[in-house]
Amino acid sequence: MSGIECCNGLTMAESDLQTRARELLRAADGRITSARLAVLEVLLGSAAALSHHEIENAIAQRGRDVDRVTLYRVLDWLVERDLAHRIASEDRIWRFNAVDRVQAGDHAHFHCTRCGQIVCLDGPYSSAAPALPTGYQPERTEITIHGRCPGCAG
Amino acid sequence: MSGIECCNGLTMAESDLQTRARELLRAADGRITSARLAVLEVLLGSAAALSHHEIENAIAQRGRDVDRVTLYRVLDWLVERDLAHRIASEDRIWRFNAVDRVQAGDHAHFHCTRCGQIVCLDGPYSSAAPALPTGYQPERTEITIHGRCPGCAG
DNA sequence: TTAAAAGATGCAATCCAATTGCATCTATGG
DNA sequence: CCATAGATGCAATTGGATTGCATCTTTTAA
Ligand SMILES: [Mn+2]
Ligand SMILES: [Mn+2]
Ligand SMILES: [Zn+2]
Ligand SMILES: [Zn+2]
Repeated sequence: MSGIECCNGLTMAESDLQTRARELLRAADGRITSARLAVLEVLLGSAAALSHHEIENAIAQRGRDVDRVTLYRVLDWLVERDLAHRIASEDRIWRFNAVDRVQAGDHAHFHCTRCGQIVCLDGPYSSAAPALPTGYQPERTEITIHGRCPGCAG
Repeated sequence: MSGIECCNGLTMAESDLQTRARELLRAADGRITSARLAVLEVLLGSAAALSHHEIENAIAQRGRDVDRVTLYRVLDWLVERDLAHRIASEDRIWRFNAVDRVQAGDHAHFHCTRCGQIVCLDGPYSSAAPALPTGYQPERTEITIHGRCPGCAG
């Protein structure tokens, strides 16, 4: 099976990724360019959040080419349009994934302390945080679980 | 009152900060240098976690001078020796505070979305995170509450 | 079908936090 | 006071990310 695992457990062939990417870009208002298509296809095809370099490599593997700066700008644009999701981590590298693959809105993340991989966790979460000092106004709680991913455990 | 608010609500004069910094350095095994004293004093005097630049400025204000690279190395050393605590955030800038001021071990953080300030939250916390996919082994949960600090609210 | 206009891209230069190499200096034990 | 392990200062460098600007492409409307 050469398909790529999707959020609903089904698989999505590469041609379907292309179709889906184009659909999503058409729905967003903005131009449908080859750079945006290439980047969004890569993101749609990955369960883990991808770094700039990982996306660049994935695009190259598919025989396409996107300038580094264009890639940064495409990613910014996708995030602005809520087509992608940007995650910060301790290694100071931004990682991105397609919003189409993850739960809408806030969600928790898992970070592998060995390989650095980050995945979004679907499902509800809550936290029992210590009481805030007087005057602090909470807006949003971020939860990251650090540990070992399946490939790095054992 | 010219003292600096400390974790227990009391105030600590600058001379006391110097004394405390020297005590802590003596307890750790390593040389007691003016750079380490200057940095640790600044960290002990701040409730908020401080960036490299903020520490540099605070040291300069006290009429002292520490080379940028030395400051990085002192901070690394303090973290290694568990005298300081390093926090990553979305702006890709490390922030530090004195371990002496915060709860030992894991604790939650508050991040102000307006001024960027980060403070450590004392007290127990727990999270109800979504179930992890098969094979993922959790080790530690990180919680950051984003919102407005007292100065930025209202 | 074509011509503008708005928008996207490529390239070079730049920014900025952080790191590294290396010569020099200094805190500490003897 | 000396010897030396260890710390520091300075210059150069790294690496992710950003900016300026000329050029190219997508889209819209004539
Ligand atoms: Mn996510
Ligand atoms: Mn903390
Ligand atoms: Zn891993
Ligand atoms: Zn604030």
